[in-house]
Amino acid sequence: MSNPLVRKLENFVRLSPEEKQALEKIAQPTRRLGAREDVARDGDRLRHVNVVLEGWACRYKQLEDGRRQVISIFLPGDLCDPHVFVLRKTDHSLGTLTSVVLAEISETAIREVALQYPRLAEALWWEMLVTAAIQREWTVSLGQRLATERLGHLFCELFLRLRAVGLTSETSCEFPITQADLGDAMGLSTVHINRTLKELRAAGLIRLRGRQLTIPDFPALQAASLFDPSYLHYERDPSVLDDD
Amino acid sequence: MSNPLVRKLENFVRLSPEEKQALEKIAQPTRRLGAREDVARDGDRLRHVNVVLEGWACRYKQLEDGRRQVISIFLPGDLCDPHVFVLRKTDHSLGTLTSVVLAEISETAIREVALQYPRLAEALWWEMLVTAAIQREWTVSLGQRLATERLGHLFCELFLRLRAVGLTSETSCEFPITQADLGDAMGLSTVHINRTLKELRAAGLIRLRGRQLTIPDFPALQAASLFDPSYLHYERDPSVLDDD
DNA sequence: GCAAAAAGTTAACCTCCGTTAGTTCCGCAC
DNA sequence: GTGCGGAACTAACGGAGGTTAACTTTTTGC
Repeated sequence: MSNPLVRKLENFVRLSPEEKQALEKIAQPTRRLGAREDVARDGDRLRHVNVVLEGWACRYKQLEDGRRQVISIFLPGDLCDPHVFVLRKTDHSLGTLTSVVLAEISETAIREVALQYPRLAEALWWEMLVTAAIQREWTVSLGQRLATERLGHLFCELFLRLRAVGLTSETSCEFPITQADLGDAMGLSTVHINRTLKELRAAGLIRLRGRQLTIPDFPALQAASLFDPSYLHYERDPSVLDDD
Repeated sequence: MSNPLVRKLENFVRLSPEEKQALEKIAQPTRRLGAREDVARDGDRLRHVNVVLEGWACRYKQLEDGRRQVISIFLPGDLCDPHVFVLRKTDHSLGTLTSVVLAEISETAIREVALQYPRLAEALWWEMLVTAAIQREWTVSLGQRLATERLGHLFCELFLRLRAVGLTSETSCEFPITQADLGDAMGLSTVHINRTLKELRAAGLIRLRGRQLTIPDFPALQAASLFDPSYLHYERDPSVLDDD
């Protein structure tokens, strides 16, 4: 299967064979990690951009007293550290949720590709801005949505993001993370995550067993979670002719 | 007093007189709004970057049923919409909290300045990345911090951000927003904001009366709120010689 | 294939925060 | 000064979600 970064960016701009090739060349697997390992720690100086090729990772922050917040979830095709170029130290940690394969791209490699292929530069901008939009939507979820809405909203988001890189079937996808991690991401206790999952299952909105999530009726879950996908900005630029 | 955008960026890079002049030239006041007005609405197509010159503004999102989340607070010197260049529609609204003076900068003006002055381009990158870091920290606050910590943390953040543009005295600053807006930003009800303010006042951590906030003992408030300012990335680049 | 560890599940109790419904205070217009 | 409207403040009650402490199921290691 082709490179998930290529598949992801093609949701925004149409890429030529050379552009795809250039991207694939710099996004080759360079590092493999097990589940629950740290890629980088709060305060580290970063040397390259990490791209997830396989598995799930996350940004997180740990408070002095141990409380942990998962700030973002990274799926195959996601760039983890676009800030590497300007800021000297990270202000958060980067860890794996499952076992993960990463591409570590150097600053110069990214700069060169962006200079040579302006459309790739634009696509990378898009990726960065969508990441920011997702972060804003998480702010809304944590601030306003109830537990059921919050979880349902996350399922909708992750399903669409996985679909964008070809990792879903019609109604289901892998869902390999623990309820404890879900809790850290949603600002809820594990116990309450469990209660809420039970409720969503009872309402027939999801099935979740053994790392497999099924959303039998997406519009229903969407309505129950007040999910509006426009923040994902997945519509392809209409000014780019689509001729395959 | 000089331009707040210039003052803000100088917290990161040292700017030459020409660089300052170029920045000031494109960040001139072009629009004045009253309190509680919308600058742009969810779904709008944006044509320029808005920079706050005076007053406080915010990003917010309103759910179908009326619940409102303030996603970011913008102070003088802040850029509101760096995404204008790539994404076609906003996914959130932009509104004023107080009366506001804006500079509306066109895409081309920003591009030209960034091309001509690489150090300004870098400074604008920094500003964008710090904005993202602030967003991540809000995620942590909403997900993990209790009401007192959450409010205290916000006070610490806003005080430092205002100080970076010269809008504080030794221990106090203007604080012109209502408890209702504070609630929408912190994901708390107005009633609970009020209760929590009472508690912070009783603990001697803040004074807040008539749009004026005083933090008599910053380290004390910082400790009580688990506030670590490193995410604001305010240390100036040491590779840039500082010779005034 | 078995033991051990990790993850999922549930119940009882408690607390932080929301809701409702007020009252009080303050700024402003006239 | 008086009257008005918005913001600040308070009390009583209720509910969403946290905590503790189990028990069960699944996964992992050897």
